[in-house]
Amino acid sequence: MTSILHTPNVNQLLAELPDVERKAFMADCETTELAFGDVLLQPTEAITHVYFPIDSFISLIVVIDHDSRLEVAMAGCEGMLGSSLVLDVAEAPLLALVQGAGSALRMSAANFQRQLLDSPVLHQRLKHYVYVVMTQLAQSTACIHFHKIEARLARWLLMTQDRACTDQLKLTHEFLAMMLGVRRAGITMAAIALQTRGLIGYHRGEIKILDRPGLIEAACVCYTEDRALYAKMLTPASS
Amino acid sequence: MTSILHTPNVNQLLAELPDVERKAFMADCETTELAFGDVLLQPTEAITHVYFPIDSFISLIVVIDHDSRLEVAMAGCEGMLGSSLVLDVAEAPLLALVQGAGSALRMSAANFQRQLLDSPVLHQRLKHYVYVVMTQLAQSTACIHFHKIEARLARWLLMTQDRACTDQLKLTHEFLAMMLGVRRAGITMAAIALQTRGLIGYHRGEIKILDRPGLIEAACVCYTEDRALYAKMLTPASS
DNA sequence: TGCGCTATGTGCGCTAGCGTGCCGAAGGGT
DNA sequence: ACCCTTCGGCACGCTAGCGCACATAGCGCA
Repeated sequence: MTSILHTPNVNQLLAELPDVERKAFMADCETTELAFGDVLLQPTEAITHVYFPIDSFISLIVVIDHDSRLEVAMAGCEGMLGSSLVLDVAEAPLLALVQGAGSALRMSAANFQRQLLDSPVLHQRLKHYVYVVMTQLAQSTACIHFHKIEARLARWLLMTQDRACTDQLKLTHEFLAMMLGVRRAGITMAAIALQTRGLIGYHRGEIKILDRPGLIEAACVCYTEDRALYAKMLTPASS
Repeated sequence: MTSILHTPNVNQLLAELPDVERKAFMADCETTELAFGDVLLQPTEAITHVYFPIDSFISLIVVIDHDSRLEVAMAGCEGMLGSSLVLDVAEAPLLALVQGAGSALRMSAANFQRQLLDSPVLHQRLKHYVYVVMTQLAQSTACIHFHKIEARLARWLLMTQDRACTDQLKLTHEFLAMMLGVRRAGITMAAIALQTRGLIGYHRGEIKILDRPGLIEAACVCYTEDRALYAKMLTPASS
């Protein structure tokens, strides 16, 4: 299993489209820069634009109340934000927070809906993407319930590395605690454990992945399963 | 908020279809009886039939390993089994277990896919249904993580009552423990608490809901929110 | 150079829930 | 009437993670 690290600088959902469809799609797109912390969608807010990250990535977060929030999905160069439009629903249930700064393609909701009608390959591919996200949501539910913080942290770091396309991540324990829905102290403990095992190194807001295979070992199988599902449904051969 | 209790004996997804579409749909359907404990789908298995419960209902369960399983969704007369076909995916990621015996409409996957093409209203409605399920999955993730067993149990009983269309449920603590992914002893404690408050009564495998409003109070908001979302997306006025 | 902010380390008492195992009670079958 | 299974109550010690609070240590900036 390799990381998504060395893929060309494109969005995977769009990369495999036939030339005609991709050209038509790009014509309606603009490139935009996303900054860390940007809120692209509030829960229940109407979707005005969809985003296809290139080297940025976005956290999708359930907000239960002010101090209970939990990241349930991520969208990076392998995914998109606004996929509920594929289901003809123009609102999103989750908070979308830019977690890795970078560029993304952006398109208005109206144009996107037109594209779905005009581009059968795209449409098919995005339906599969929605299926993948849905399945991952279900698996995550069990993962978050049964697995320990340390394994979840390892998984989260791997997922983030895949999307950030670098082994150097800018993250505080505080932020990680919010993503995983646990205490900061819990993250500190888990991070120390991973560091002691030589899997990561970190220092004041920067985490470096030192031993990716080891980290995969330390993570729950959920990481590997997620990857496998995505590959099965959205790799060239399969769509 | 009323329960789904007194709705006519039909599947809600199909009830609102225009006559032409419904007739065409019914022509490809058969009625079938589901027995408690039937496994309608194994994870990763190909979907051969879709089901629209009438007075039966089905639990959708994530299986992580032999002793870690967790119910993440339910399908009763408000829903269906096999909705991933709406996304052009002919397999399901979850274990589908009949949890309430009763009747359901059944259709082959091939016929169902044809119906989706022929019946735009149905198709639209089912896309919305998939959105609802997906959103509920995300909310459930947070619910299961943050909320206590007692509240989760209350929510689960309400959801089950809505689908079972009776206030008398046949359930053992053992079974509930499996659904919620906790110990039997944990269920016993929570059940005692709810009984002491006069909200439920139970006796050897039978649970009776005595005070529905009180139970809603005892449940986490997730119950109410789930209902609200479904109503918003799939009630006559909205589709 | 020193101030102050922010990130990390850590300790304390507490709770929810775990794994296990045992008991008694209720019912069904013969 | 009996046995035997199933179901529920409970108790034991244990762990993960909580809430809180405080101490330290890097780092930017004046």
